[in-house]
Amino acid sequence: MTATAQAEYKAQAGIIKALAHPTRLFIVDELSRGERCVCELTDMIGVEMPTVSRHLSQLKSVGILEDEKRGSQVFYRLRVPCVLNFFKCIKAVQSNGK
Amino acid sequence: MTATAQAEYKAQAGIIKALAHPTRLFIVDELSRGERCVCELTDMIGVEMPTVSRHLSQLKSVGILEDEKRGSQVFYRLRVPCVLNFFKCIKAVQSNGK
DNA sequence: TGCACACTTAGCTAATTCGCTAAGTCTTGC
DNA sequence: GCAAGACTTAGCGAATTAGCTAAGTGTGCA
Repeated sequence: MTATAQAEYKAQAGIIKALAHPTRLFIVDELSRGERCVCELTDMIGVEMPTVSRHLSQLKSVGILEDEKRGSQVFYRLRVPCVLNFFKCIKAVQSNGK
Repeated sequence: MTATAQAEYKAQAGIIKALAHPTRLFIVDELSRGERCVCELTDMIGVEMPTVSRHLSQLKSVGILEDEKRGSQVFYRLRVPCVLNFFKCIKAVQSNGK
């Protein structure tokens, strides 16, 4: 494996790592049904707002989400919907493979 | 989020987490071109065989890979090819989103 | 039988991650 | 302007992860 290939896999892994957490998967799933503000997501998930905010910023920093501030609230939405395809493949892994 | 939904997201995250590492992504990519034994993969990747073996067993334990012992060698192959679609979506995230 | 090879398991340390609380920024309404 | 609300940033301890080396298991060949 060359150094550049290594760097490429590392960048790709960074994006996947952003998805590799139950709360962040929930967020992506929920945002597939439309934008949500941080407070709405915080209500749905059982953790403190700072924790939710950091999960959101992780997903945003790799380019999966985008945010928009309106008034005192910040709304997040999916920037790259194809990540939703992951759920289908995960189901295939969980069943018998395909 | 209900307790069962939470458990479901956790199980899904476990599968994604197995992919969230540069070496394991390389392995999946390489196995898309056919089965390989542990020693072949070890030669390609720049780490010790025990480390490669553990990466492989992680991917196997979540159901992404399967292995077959032939003689003194162990060959691994992709059990769920749809994980290869992840690479396409990652590229979309890296470019401008889609 | 015994040795070499292919691989896995175990045990260790260093580094990363996740949750929390506390504190800071910014907007809105009084 | 000030207080309250929405959010982010920072700093902490607990838990997980990734690499290594050493040791264990199993196969094949002399």
